[in-house]
Amino acid sequence: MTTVKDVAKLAGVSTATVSRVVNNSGLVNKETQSKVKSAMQQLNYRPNTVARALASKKCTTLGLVVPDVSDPFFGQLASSVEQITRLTNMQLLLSIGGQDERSEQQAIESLIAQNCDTMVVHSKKMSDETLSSYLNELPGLVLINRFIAEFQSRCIWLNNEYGGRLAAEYLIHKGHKQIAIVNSCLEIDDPLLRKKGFENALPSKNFYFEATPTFDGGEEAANKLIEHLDKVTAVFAYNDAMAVGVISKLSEKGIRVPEDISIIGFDDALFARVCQPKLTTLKYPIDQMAKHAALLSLSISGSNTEFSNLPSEYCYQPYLIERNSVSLNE
Amino acid sequence: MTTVKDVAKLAGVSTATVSRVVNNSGLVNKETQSKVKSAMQQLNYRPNTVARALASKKCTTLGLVVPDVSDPFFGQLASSVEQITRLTNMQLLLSIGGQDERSEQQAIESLIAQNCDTMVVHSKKMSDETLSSYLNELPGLVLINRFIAEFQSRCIWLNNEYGGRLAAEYLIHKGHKQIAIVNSCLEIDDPLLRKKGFENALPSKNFYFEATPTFDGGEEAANKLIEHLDKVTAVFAYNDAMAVGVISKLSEKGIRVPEDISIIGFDDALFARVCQPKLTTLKYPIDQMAKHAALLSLSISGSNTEFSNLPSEYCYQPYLIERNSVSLNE
DNA sequence: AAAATCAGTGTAAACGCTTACATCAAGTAG
DNA sequence: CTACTTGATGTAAGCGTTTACACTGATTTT
Repeated sequence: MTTVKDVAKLAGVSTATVSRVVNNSGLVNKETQSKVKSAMQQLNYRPNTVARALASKKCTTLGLVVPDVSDPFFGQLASSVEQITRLTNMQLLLSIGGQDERSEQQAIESLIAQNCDTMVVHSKKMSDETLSSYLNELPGLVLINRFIAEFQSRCIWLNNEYGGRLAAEYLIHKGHKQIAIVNSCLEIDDPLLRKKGFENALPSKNFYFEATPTFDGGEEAANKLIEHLDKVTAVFAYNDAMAVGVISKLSEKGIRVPEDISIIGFDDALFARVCQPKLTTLKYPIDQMAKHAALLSLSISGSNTEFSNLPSEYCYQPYLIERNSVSLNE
Repeated sequence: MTTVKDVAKLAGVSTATVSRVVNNSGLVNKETQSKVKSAMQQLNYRPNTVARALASKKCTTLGLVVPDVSDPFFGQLASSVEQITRLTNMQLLLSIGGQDERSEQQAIESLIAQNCDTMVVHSKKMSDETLSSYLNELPGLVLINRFIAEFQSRCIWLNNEYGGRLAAEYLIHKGHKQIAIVNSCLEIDDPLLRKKGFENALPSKNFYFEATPTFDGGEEAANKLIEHLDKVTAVFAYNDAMAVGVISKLSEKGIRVPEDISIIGFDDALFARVCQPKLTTLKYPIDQMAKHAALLSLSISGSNTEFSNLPSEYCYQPYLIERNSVSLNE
């Protein structure tokens, strides 16, 4: 490994000068500069980011905590954050938070140990209290898909309630009145808020099912739903994975979407375009949100000066993507 | 930020002793030990991994290069690698290699700059030469989904040709003789090898279409396929995404799978279970492969001693997953 | 009783870099 | 001609750790 010293020796200057040309900070004569540069080339010198971070007390990594990268939703989120880190010459440190409070904490702790002072975290299991204490300790920590009033300016979140309302309004507009909600059974706010938004717009008694927010969960819910098919013309699914599960199970039983029953999803994930029929769904603009979160974190922790015109709105609105899974009900 | 010095002062010992208890290396009296530990607790001390790495010249990060984490295939790969890093108390550094040689190189370079001496890389665009020079420079670099004979013991790859053969044999077994291959148009070995394996087992003239290995590519290929439908009873798709694209387009046109035409995929990705009908496909055991690659890299670079019983086989075999997209052709 | 061993601890030099400060020559102002 | 700038560079002290080595006092060996 070649170090500043090697370069300095070859170029016949001090390490300080080498450092100056590497960072192009301070004044350095053109000639010296090119001497140093050619020395760097000859030796194939690569500044050691770790040492650099230690000495300058500036961190060059951005930490990301998500529950599971194998889930395409978080894959998309990670990918968006990575685009920002690449743009700003930072490195992405990925920590998986998993499904319980303890692992989420460990994920954050390991980022702290890495000296990471800018991070975006997606946490659903940690209590507001623990999370708040981290927010207090780490000024560069930004929350995504979560809202804590006290730290409003460091949260990027989705208006879930509005999403529920949009779904209801759309189904009403399409002439549906008897609707089943297929919701997530996870103990987080999102399903509750979506349900609330939905029911505010359509207060009649709806059928209600809960299951895990996955394809299998959708199939499971569909099994229960089947018994009430005569009383239901449409279903509002918690997310696209569940929606596709429902469709799949129904079509196994010979029930066609949207001819026999309509369905609307949430997320606009990969699934949505890939299934038959293509899914009408609510867009969760996670890519924009993730980029915003990353830039916000960078700008708070002072690592980014270039991209300072951030969106002023921290609460994102889902919007309708109309495809073929909802039909008109006369 | 509290440092060893703070802890040392509070505990009334030297920094060396603190370091010894943190790493529990060397001998230290039980009493001193507990004094130090309680000091650490009081101060909420967290060893700085960066400084640690610098001083000890041991690296605690594992670098991963993949083209795109938003693709669930690579999401799965990343997730598997992360499981290993968590098990071994390392951190995952994620670099996106994108779709061209230059970005792939930059991804590796940025990992080197991070002082990362153990890494697994998925590269399809870099030439054997550049890749070899990196392999020479970085003993801890392990290749996944690529084979370079000279560095055989640092490659984890899939037997694509065998996969092609399996597909052919299965379709033959199901009575199919007139088959279309819907292949990837990317200039990498994988599609060529799968085709070769397929054609070796089924040498009759097959229809052949190429497109991007995505859902859209599958739809595109299906459009061409439709004209030859009378001469084809089954299709072998390069991957599940394409397979689903084909199914989707065909079903739009009222052609049913597997009643009117059979289809077999590759990967056993998320899609495979989610589409209608569920896809018969060839399993790409990427999760095992990824874990193997990560452990291999760790054990080469000496960062892992615990998990040393690695599989001896570096070439993985795809295998058949039978679902409902292939019917018997009489 | 002197020598050797050993557990337990401290001292200080690294690791590869940044940066405040000092230095110095040359140019400019008075 | 002195005094002050200013551009260009070097010196050396850190950043938070680890670790080779040295030291001490106690216990064991001869």
